[in-house]
Amino acid sequence: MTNSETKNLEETWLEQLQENGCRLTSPRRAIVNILANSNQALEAVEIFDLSRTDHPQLGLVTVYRTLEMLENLALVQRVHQTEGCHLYLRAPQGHKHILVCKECHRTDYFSGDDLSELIEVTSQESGYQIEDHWLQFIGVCARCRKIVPADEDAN
Amino acid sequence: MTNSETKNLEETWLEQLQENGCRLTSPRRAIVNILANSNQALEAVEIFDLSRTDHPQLGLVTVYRTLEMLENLALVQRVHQTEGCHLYLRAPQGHKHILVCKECHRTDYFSGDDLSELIEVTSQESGYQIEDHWLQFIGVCARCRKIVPADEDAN
DNA sequence: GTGATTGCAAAGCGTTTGCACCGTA
DNA sequence: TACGGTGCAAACGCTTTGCAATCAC
Repeated sequence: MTNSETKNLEETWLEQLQENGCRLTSPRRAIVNILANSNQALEAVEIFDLSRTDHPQLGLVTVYRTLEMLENLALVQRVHQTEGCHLYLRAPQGHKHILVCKECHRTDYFSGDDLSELIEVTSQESGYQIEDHWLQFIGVCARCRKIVPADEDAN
Repeated sequence: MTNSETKNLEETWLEQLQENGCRLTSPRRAIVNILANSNQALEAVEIFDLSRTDHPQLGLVTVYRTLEMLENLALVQRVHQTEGCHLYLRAPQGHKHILVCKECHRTDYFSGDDLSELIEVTSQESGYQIEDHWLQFIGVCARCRKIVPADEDAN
């Protein structure tokens, strides 16, 4: 993702917030800045810490409230982990399938598998009305395996 | 799953616990009884409540400690949810792909998709060393959609 | 100016830990 | 009998709520 695309993403989020009747405040701008520009799934506290660079008097409460808002607008999604609970990640645009690094929580997206037929068949066989699906791969990214320099492709 | 198969599952768990140096106590038997015989993903508190029928003086702490044990032995797995955190479910035997009911947390398994090729390709393209995968469908089961009687196929 | 938003403090909830008593092997 | 297991109480960490001060519109 290039810098200009990232910039647009951040601006898009702010516009979307405004369109939904939310005021653009300094704490919100700081949080959006962090989340829209990170390709890592982050804990609420991590978002808090990172956002305090822009807005030092930020409260953790505001982070939770803003996350809830962004999640409702589908700009942010939760990523679940094998251990512990969930992290927050900017929502993929059009993608559904994510790749999560166990160590640094970096995430990437992949495609290449169309599940619609499987969903159709499974739905008929099981009697479930399938409303959502997750396909998530868990592993260790190239950087954490030290096969690329630590500063390459920084987010 | 027939009753005799279920019975065997419960006995298998108890044997496995014993083989791993764990004592077979009354609280453990009660918890194993509930989990091995349920096809629902359950919260820790739900397991606690259900197990108290067999062993009324059970403490919630023991539930957590037993769950940790069963998880380590891969007899129980966590199921993640869109909202909130995780539930506990008897681990599927050989299956990997689960179907979870949003309403009652009943789970079933499905097959029909071999992800190994996709994992291979994704691994090469992304540089991730992929160690695990989740394919989870979320929907509403037949019973909750009221298209089968509530007492049919009870667990 | 007005009502949404903020941050503090405190409460809430699920989970873990310390410890003395108990029960399996 | 010995030591793993138990349950109570308390601590813990993450998240939510109440409220008065603040700030975007």
